[in-house]
Amino acid sequence: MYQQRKPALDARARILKALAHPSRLFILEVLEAGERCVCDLTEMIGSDVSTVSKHLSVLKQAGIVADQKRGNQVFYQLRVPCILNFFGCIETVLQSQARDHAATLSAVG
Amino acid sequence: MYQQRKPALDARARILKALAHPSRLFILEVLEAGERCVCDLTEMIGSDVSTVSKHLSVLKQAGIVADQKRGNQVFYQLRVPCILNFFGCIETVLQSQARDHAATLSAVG
DNA sequence: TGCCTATTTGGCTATATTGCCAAACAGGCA
DNA sequence: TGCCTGTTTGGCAATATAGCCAAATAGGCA
Repeated sequence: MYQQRKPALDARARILKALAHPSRLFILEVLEAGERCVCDLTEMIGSDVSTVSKHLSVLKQAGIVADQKRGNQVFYQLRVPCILNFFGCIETVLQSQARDHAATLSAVG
Repeated sequence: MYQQRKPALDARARILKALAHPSRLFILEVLEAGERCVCDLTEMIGSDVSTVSKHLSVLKQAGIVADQKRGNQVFYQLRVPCILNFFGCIETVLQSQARDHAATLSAVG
């Protein structure tokens, strides 16, 4: 049962893992508005360039962004914009958590 | 820029991390059809019960599933079914990867 | 109470991820 | 060529994750 589904689920999990980091989510939000060079993203995020470069390579490996070298800069762009639709549902989860939290507080208080 | 968005992005990343494991994705697929006890899920997955229990607790912590004790069994159910809509887009990513891979092979061959 | 089943928790090891620094690499330009 | 800027890669330490076993906990029932 599980073994049969495992290859497909592994593939999905790999994509989700690539998404599951705040800096990488931020990169996606920025790229939604258009391509950016590594230097721009680095400045916006405020980590070391090498760190940002590694985050970008994770997203690229996962097939979520594509890179293009122009001059001595590398520009990244979203390959799969639908990724961002995703987050409607995630917000649902977060809101229901917030409700629960509020309920817990009022039950305790 | 990033610092301002960080709390929201952390929250999203937390949810995505909870999803990013093949056994946990499998659990969600099974629960889509209705609630299940830990013992059922354990048998389907084929790992140690303690491992499955820990996966369930990750999903519960993230607010994605809810548990309910009845007798000496614990039943888990999906709290946020929209999570599953998610995967349409992920499949898009995977398909575009498959296309790239095929293109690479034919370019090489 | 005592035993059985179902589940969770603690502890451990192996592995993966993150982020920094330093070094390597690549393109542009004098 | 030599230098500067932008980017990636290697290496390391800190932290997190995964999975197993063993032990603790909880409910049902004799």
